[in-house]
Amino acid sequence: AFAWNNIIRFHARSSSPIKALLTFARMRQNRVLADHYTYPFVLKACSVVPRLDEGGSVHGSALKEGFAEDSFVVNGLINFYCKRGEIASARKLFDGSRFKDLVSWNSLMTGYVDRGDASEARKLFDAMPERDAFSWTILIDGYGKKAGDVGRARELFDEMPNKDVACWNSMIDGYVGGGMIGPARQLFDEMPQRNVVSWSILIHGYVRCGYPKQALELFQRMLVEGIRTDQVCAVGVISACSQLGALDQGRWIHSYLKKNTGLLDGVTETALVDMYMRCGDLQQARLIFDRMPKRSVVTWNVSMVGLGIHGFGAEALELFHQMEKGGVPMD
RNA sequence: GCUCUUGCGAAU
Repeated sequence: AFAWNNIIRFHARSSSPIKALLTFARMRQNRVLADHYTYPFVLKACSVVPRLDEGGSVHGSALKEGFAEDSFVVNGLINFYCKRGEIASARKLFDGSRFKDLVSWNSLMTGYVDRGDASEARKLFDAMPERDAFSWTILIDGYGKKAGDVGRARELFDEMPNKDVACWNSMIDGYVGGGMIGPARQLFDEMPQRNVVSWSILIHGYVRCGYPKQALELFQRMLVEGIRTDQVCAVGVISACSQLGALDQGRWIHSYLKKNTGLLDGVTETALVDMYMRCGDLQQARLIFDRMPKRSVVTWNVSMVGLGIHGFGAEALELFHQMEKGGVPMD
């Protein structure tokens, strides 16, 4: 089962998680018994593909094979139902389980938080026998970013005993979500440790609040401090460049992404197309667009809007027809 | 034995 698990895990995290399910099916055809590593991977694949309806039968076979008492499998199931919005099913599993651990509580809390129900999450938080940093951060994020109640989020944040980076990040992002870039910055300056997520949150915050110059300054400081950029951070920087019309800085980050393998993906390339369009370098935008292996509906949109901005209505329409002809993967 | 489920940031 070990080899099968690894293949399933690989596919579950890949861009085509359906292959995880196909592998799972082949595993069963070969009469290989699943173990308690297998199901969490399969369930993860089921939850990232919302269209897929295999979850129910996976649930059934997990029970049939005697995993009803296995916390990894049960927690995987709770998480699966939460992710597809079936909170009642998740709750039923949770209530019926005799082996609730921290992960079970945290998973269900996340389910409520994701649907904006911070008060139900709070009930769980108050009722749970012990809490870890995850529990606190889930609820801070639930009150702050997800429900827009930054005051409650801050109360929790101040109460929290051993603050880790993620909870600081959540709190900062709560302020950013409420458009409060000042308090966000203050907290950012106060925090003892920052990771690339912290920087990204604030960079995106400045961009969203219309301060692209501050975003770029922050990015410069980040590089000076030796933090490596990732895709999410890069997208913030690219957005700042397109807001500013800063073609030179945009080109710089583009070449940086090319030099570092693994940083160019569909999202960053789309952001680059958008940036080059808005900065007026239509050739470069076109070049990236043509070379992209997969174009999402957003890629097509930014290209058409970009052409429109520069008065190429006919070309935009032509692009629209191309898109219709080729078909776009829905997400 | 190796594989371990839950929390924070992205493009129109």
